[in-house]
Amino acid sequence: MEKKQNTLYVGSLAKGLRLLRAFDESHTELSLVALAERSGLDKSAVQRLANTLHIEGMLDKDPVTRRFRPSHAWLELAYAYYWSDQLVGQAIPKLIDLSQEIGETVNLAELSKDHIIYVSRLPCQRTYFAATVIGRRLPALSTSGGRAIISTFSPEDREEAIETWPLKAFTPRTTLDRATIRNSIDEAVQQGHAISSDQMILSEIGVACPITGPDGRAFAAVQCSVSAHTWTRERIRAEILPRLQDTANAISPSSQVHRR
Amino acid sequence: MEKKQNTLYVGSLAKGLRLLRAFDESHTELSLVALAERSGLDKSAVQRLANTLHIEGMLDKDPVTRRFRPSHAWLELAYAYYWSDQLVGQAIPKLIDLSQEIGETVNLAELSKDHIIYVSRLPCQRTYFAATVIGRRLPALSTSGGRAIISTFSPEDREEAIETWPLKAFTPRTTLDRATIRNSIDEAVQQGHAISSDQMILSEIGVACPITGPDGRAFAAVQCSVSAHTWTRERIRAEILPRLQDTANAISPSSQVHRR
DNA sequence: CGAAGCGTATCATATAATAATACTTGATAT
DNA sequence: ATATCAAGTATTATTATATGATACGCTTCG
Repeated sequence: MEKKQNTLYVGSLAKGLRLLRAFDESHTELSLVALAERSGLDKSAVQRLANTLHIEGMLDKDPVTRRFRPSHAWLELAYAYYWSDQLVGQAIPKLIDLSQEIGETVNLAELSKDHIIYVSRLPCQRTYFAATVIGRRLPALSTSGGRAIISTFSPEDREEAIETWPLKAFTPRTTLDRATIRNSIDEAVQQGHAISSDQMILSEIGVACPITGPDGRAFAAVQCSVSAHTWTRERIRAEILPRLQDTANAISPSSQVHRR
Repeated sequence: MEKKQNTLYVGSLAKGLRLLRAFDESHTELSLVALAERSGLDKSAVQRLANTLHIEGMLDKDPVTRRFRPSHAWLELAYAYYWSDQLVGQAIPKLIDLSQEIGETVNLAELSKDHIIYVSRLPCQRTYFAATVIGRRLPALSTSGGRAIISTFSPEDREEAIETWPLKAFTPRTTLDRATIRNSIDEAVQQGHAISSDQMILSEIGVACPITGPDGRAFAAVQCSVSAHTWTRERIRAEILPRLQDTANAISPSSQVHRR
């Protein structure tokens, strides 16, 4: 057992967490052996750990198929998260106003290492399910929100992000060329907002403004996704951008302290 | 150590989970000793477990205050949950349509033991923060959604719920008298929907229709919250209810299998 | 009917978690 | 400045506790 050998590290707990993380969009319910395969733990360990998680209410178990599933407790954790995140509380009312004004889907994205994570989503039009689910984590470089955030970094940090942060192709048109991304971010530096097309879904245009901390560095973004069938970049700039910008500014904490 | 002494029960994992559950709306960041107090574990244990959770990315640690906070990973768990819940995927597009039509806050609530839990929320008007956060768990008897669900139970189950499920005063006007609640639920049995006022927040009216499984028994509800200042029960019944009912019916799985 | 796959149960062993203790740090007050 | 206190951090001997190999039982297929 080559564990992080540290007396302040509880291996069993870490293993249990790996079980939780074995579930994702394409693994929504898992059998005992499937859990073992995905977590890399052996059958006996999974048996004990999954049983514990079940007893503690963290995993539901289908009495007939014997498969495990995320339980409602996972949502309760999200509930606790929301109360702990200062930003969300301040942002929500303003985001609601914005979505009502423009009648399009509005998102709040926070920086999470080199990804962005959608913290709040207010869908206004029918969209893909994935576009409505909170907690989605996407490469920062591939999203308008991430680019807007990066655009507020110092030139050095910006360059490092552009050069080293991960990329992944989601559509045939997802930009994988870092030079092109650099142009997009440079544009965002000039204009104070980022626009991207076809990055996550084809015919989708994203526009985002950074939410900056007192130091001027952004740690989140307000983002709006619209269909390229009904919107052009010009119309977005004319009709959506001003309000989006106002909302982002209104949310940005100018003096008060916030979490990193 | 008087643990559930069972070789299939991993105590350390269970303890770690208790740490996660120590966070809620009024405990958004916790120090080491605060965690120890809230979890009932001793300082050394919390030190080890919290450290593990931190290393594994489940807890953020403020480098200056040394306090722990829920991390973005908690939202990723919610993300995984959403994909595993069949109902949400089917319901979301219809809920979006509904909220756009009526211009009021729409919620999807699922039954979770004797509580309901808000799984999806589409806020349309500014409201209290608590009314916008998913994962909120409320006594089923005190919500229109819960009463709508209970109204589909067999008379025996209904009675048991009314008599034994928990109640809690959230406002001075929260109904704590079970006879009154029985009347409300009986009404729901007759009419196919439940209406309640001032239960969670003063001057708030909730109206809900059950989402029933193939067996006719509900396991979720579509719910709409409006302000008593702008709405009367009559207007709600005339303008909101028909569409709410349609939406609930459209979501209800008639033949396909679903989670319990 | 036999085999295969999966979930469940048992148990001897030593690893890995424990809790007591002591050390470090930083804040507050004297 | 110095003392005091509370909270976080580090270390250690001890044994309780997690481990994983093995065996059993139940379905499902071919």
